[in-house]
Amino acid sequence: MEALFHYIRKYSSIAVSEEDFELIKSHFTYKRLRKKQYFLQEGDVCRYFAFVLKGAMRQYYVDEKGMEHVVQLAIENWWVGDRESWVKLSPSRYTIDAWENSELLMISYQDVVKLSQLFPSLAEMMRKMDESNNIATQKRITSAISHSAERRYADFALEYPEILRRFPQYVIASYIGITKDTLSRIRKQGLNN
Amino acid sequence: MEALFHYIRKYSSIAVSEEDFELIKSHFTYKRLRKKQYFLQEGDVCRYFAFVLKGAMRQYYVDEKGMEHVVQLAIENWWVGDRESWVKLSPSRYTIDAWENSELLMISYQDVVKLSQLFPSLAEMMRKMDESNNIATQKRITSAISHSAERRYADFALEYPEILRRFPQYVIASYIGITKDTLSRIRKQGLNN
DNA sequence: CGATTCTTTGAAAACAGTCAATCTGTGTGG
DNA sequence: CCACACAGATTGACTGTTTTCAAAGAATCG
Repeated sequence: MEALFHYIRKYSSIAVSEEDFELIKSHFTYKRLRKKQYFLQEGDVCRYFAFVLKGAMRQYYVDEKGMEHVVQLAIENWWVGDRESWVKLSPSRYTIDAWENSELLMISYQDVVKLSQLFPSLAEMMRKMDESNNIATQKRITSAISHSAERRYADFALEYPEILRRFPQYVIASYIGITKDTLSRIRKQGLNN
Repeated sequence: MEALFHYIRKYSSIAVSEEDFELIKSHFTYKRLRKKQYFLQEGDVCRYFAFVLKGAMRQYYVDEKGMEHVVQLAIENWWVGDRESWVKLSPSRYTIDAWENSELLMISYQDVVKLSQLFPSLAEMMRKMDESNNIATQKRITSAISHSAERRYADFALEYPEILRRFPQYVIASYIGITKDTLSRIRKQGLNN
């Protein structure tokens, strides 16, 4: 629970008192998920965004041919959820499941809006979260459209070593938009340079 | 100038008075750019984010081999700038230039922070802008990693017909991450279906 | 019309995907 | 402790897609 408190403080310039945090905390729902359990299934509305206290989560999209495409991975102190579905309450095209046994703190959009009005520090945190998310996705797009598979993997390994360690290669491959076979060959190739 | 006022009202649930708008407006700098002129050059700090009043802008990244990769396109009522550089005042890796003669309203990050404190409606607009930006980039990533070039073009044409109309094919090709040659062949192919 | 910008095309090469088989490591139950 | 199952990684042969490069063909504009 304290992890969220630290997170809010880290991303906010405005102090949050213990009492304020108690009230904020009361709007979050604690949830434990076992490995392979779903947090969100395709077609359902993503009612909650979740802060990952512990564990590792995977968000993916299943195409017409039944292939899974990983769009996001999250570990401790990251947020997970389908933003569009959460905001608009529209059915999601994504599936989110637990890759490891995980613990989450979930909150609805409504509650975030309400709490943001009460606590500017929370609003600021949310804004900064959005901001860094925007910056990160911009980088990912730049990488996806302009770099080779090899370069994309190298960049990923450098930027997210912890994620690399906790998910199998075929999940990472999907995240960077290539097949597990190609990633295997790239890694082999990379050793000789 | 009125376009920005309409934009703020559209994205904010809180009313903005004419007086408030006057004060907000006073923090924006009007700028006119001729076709091909730079708004931002690689290596410079992106001190301003800009609201496009008129015209069309292109943001791209130049790789080691000198090839240009379009990361963003913007027309009327869109925002343009390098988010990371603007927030952190770090040198940008991107170049932004005017594709058509354009008119912009520019604002610094500092001023946005200051104005957001004075006007909740502006803060809300910024948040929603971030939100829809996040949703849009998420879609673009999903598309980039999981769809074929053909599908990516079809999706783009459907979602942004106006942009398609105003930029040449080779710019669009770069935006969706393929070469102009490949896009030309895809379009030819598409006609026979 | 002449210059410039943009698009199309062909042929070859580079790159990535597919599928099936094999290999490797890990953990479980007998 | 072994045998086995299981998840994941690797490999080879093949196919398919996209890039590259150079040349030629539209289209647009002053």
